[in-house]
Amino acid sequence: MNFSIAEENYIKAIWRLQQTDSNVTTNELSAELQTKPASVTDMLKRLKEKKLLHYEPYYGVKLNAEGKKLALNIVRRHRLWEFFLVEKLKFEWDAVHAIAEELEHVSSNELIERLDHFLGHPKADPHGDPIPDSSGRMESSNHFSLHQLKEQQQAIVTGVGDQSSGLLEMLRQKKIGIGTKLEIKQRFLFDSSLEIKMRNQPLITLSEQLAKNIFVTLI
Amino acid sequence: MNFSIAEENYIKAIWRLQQTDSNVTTNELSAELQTKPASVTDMLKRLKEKKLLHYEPYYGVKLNAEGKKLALNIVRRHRLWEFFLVEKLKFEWDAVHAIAEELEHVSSNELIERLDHFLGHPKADPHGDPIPDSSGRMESSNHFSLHQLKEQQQAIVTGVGDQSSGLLEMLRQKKIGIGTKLEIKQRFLFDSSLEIKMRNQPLITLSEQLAKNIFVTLI
DNA sequence: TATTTTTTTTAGATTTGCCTAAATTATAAT
DNA sequence: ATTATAATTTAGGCAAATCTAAAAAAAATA
Repeated sequence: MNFSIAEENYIKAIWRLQQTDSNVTTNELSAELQTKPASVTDMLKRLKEKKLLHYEPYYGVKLNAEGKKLALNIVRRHRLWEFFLVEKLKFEWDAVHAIAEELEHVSSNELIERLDHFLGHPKADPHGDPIPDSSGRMESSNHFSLHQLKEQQQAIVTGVGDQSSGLLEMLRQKKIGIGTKLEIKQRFLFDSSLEIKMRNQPLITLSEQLAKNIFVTLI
Repeated sequence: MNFSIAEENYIKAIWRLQQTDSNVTTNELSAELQTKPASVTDMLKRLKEKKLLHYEPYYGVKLNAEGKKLALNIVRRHRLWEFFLVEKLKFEWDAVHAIAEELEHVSSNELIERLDHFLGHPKADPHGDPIPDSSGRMESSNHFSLHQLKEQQQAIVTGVGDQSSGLLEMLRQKKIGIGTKLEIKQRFLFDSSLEIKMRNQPLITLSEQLAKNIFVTLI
């Protein structure tokens, strides 16, 4: 089966939303994809026809096995291209998302297998997100949100919550990137902000919003 | 300005046909693009609106400066990706055309400049066709058709006339590829076929059709 | 529980890119 | 110079993917 770019983008968006909330609503999708809810309803009916998901009017949507397989394939393509762009073409890690959004829709499977081989079978993309293998298996990411950590804990940044240029620009300015080591110094209950310390840097404060969008592994 | 995949494919096809025949007809385009003439007329009207070409109803079409610039940009993207697929991903040179047809529509200019740099600024793609630079300049190909050579002349294969799998498959079977050295042994006036000799190979006969689709440089 | 608000779906329209069938124009042949 | 043929365009339609406005269903609230 072959799918349009729009269809692939819907499947990918449903998959992403499913990660935190197994039943996805029309409104969530419309926000994620920047379209109107009516358009989402249309597309869900078409994707149900194509047997990629379970959809009951008014009761949200859930990918079936076929849909998940397709989603993981698109995610694989996206993350491999991101790795290529940073590793080989020397793009900044915060500049590659938009380009990979286009590259991920190039349909040749052989292309992806050869690209994977050329890149040395990388396990994670430049944002720290794991790359599924060709059968859709993926190392369970041991990402935590920075926001979940307790005072005194130390961690290494491994990824970010979304690819918006606003977030990425902000991280760059605060000198936070993949691989950055940091320690939680203090949590403020009033607004859930955090104070963190990085080597050779002054103490800085991160808002709850920002901390929730920075992923780390403990050390 | 941003163009759809269909629009880009029309511009590229017009450019290709213009090479041999400066005024391109609706029927030629419909054959090249595998669509109906009526669809071509539709699209030509839209591309004229967008000021990419000169089009007078019933009198064919010609790219203007803007259209040529776009065409050369698409050709550049296509040929760089072909080079990448063969050189880095180790695809066979006759398997890359279809994939490059998709990759060429990825729109980032920075991507292409970085890819060009990564590949070492190649001058020609794996079929021997020259790669335009970022401002559309291109080494005038010193390709000759094998069909134009005289008896006793020696040449090296540098490219092929089209990317149809029929042609490429046939060349592979006859052990003719880029870089192959050969000598014209005899021309038959009756059917314009050629007898050629390659090192360590028996004499073989090529039809006029085939010879016209093999490009070479003299040695 | 009845009513209001929010969410979702339906109905009808639009754009792109294609199609078929019919009409028109240009070209070739008598 | 007419007529026949071939090429091209016009007219009207269709599917994909979107939209707005209105209707329907579900959830929240009084």
